[in-house]
Amino acid sequence: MRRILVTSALPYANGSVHLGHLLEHIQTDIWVRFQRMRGHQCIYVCADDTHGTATMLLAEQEGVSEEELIERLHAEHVEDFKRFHISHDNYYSTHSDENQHYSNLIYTRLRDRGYIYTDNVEQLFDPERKMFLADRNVRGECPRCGAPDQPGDNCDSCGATYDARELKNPVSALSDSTPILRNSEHYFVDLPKFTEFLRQYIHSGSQQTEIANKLTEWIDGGLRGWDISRDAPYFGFPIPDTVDKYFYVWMDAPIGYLASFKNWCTKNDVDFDDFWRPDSDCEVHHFIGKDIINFHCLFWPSVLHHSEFRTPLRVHVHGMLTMDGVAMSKSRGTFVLARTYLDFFDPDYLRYYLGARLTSNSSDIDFGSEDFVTRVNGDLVGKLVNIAARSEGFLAKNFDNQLSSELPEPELWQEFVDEAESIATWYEEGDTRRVVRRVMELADRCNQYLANKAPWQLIKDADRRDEVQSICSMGINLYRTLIGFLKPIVPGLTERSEEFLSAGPLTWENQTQPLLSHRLGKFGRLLNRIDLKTFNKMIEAGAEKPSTEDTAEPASESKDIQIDDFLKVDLRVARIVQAEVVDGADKLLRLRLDVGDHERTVLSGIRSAYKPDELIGRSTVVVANLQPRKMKFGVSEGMVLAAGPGGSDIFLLTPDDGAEPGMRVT
RNA sequence: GGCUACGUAGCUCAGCAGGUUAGAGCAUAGCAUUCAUAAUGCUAGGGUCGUUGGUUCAAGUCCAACCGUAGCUACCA
Repeated sequence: MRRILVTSALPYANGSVHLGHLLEHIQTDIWVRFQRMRGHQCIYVCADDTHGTATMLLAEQEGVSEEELIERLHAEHVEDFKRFHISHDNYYSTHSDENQHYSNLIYTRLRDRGYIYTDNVEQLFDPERKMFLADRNVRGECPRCGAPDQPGDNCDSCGATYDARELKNPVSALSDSTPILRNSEHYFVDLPKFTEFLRQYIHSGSQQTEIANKLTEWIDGGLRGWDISRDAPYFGFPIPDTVDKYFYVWMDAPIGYLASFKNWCTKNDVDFDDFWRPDSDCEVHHFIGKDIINFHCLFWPSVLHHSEFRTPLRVHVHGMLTMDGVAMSKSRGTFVLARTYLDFFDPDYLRYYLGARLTSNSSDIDFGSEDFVTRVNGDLVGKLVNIAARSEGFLAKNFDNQLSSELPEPELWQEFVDEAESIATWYEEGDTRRVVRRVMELADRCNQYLANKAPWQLIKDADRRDEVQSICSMGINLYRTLIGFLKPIVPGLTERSEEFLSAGPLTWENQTQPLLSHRLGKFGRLLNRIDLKTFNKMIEAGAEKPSTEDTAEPASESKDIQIDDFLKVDLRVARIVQAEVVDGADKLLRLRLDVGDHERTVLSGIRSAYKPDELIGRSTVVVANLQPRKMKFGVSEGMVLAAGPGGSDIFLLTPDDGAEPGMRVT
């Protein structure tokens, strides 16, 4: 028996559980349930991540203490996960005695071994709130492009990354006051000292290869010290032997895994050290999103290894969840909360759908509404549950729910049973998409079998009634194997099926032993079909009313633009090499432009003033960096410049002779 | 800019280590059937496997360049 400790990343205590969290917890839970089904000891712990400025500010905003806030959200989170059948053994909190104990222990061990140093850091300070400002709490003009109202780390407009101190005209997002620069002493973990250790660790197979590549890239770029302290006021643990210094939330968050597990160990009389001493032969697995691999694959193993703890055996990294192709967004309503989902759908639908899409790599997962409906109805209800429903009817009506004493097609049965090991391998690797695909192929085989045998014909022949019983017993047994294979993914459906089969809980062992001469329980509807309308209602229910702040136009202080704004427009000389009327359009011409190094197509609304022939060979000016526009008649890759009110009065700009295609206009 | 991943039928994707006419599901069309939650079974149409070179007896599958898409470029929580 393997002894395995599993974690999901800690949800932050400033909001509700949403589908993004659920992707991770469902992935983890599937893996955990699979391990338990195989007979291993598998302990699954998690916790709320409670510390940091965000919690502090939110509590203040709500007029409650931090403790009250995190307690309320903790209760909510526990409830939400439970309703999705997430089988945490312990869902704890980073604001706990155990966590403080381990945070201090790890810190002092690192310090005593010389892995902690201090340095002065100059940061923006809000004089009104009397606190240092995190990057996200400062806004100002981008130092590169001048875009207004940008956050302190990077520019949404031009993508530049910079230091918050470089922002022009910075404003504190907390008080609207002008921040000042102030020095403070910070505590750092000396990460560069761990470089060689990390290289080895990363190549020990501790994560997927693409993640290892990424990490190697970061390491090659040179590691820097990791700032683990924050100044008061801060909601967190004070750093031992300091005044007004607190552990940065990302320092104590992963330690929350230890704390939650320790808390569980105490209650269940398990030896914590069995799992966490450096030479432990137990397994530790973390499941995380790819946005936090630096914390889990660089900082965390370094810190553990150098403070006398074992390192995680494996970090399973998944991609991000998008909704119908776009990132989850509150204003679009695609930011679906767990409880909103539950108002409309059974949790097994989501578990099945995500299970059907998850693989062992870290690519993003798209939640497609139509895909969701199709898979649930087509796969789960139409194919799988259908097998039980169509077999059960005959048994109930004619045979008092009694299964036959032997299977009529042992080869087909064996074919199903033989899949158990490869399916187990895929579960182990986290490739549940493959599990689901194979199970559905087997479900197809089963429906084919029933269609070929046509028990509804045989039942009319009094001499062949026994055949009907064995055929349908075959159907039920095949169904039982398939639902057993899917048990870690759809626990609710499995439970209802187990009740109907009335032969106890399915395990990886017993699902490959057929039920013979057995009496079934009462059959009820196992799963309902869903429709797209309900999905859309869910989206509507989740959509936030756009707040007035978001819709208000940013106040334009001046109509004058900066030179930088003008330079953003890439104007180029272009020669029209081809021009033609666009079929079906009455205003457009399709122009083929030579812009120096390549040609591009521009659709231009100048047909009322120019004939194609008179344009060919002419030079003009084109906006070269305009985002391509998909139009009814094709994609337009730019805009040619012209003046005039329209109609026949449109006048194309032309450069003087000598200008060559591709020259930049400045 | 750099790095990483990806680019296969209308859509979502299989195709592991190179080997006969490139597969599945959904969608579309037709047929069958009626036991089942308008379910299931059979059949058909549809792809020059991003582009161009290269290695090889043989490439969707390996190599290179290019084009395109997405993500990352950390010390925000």
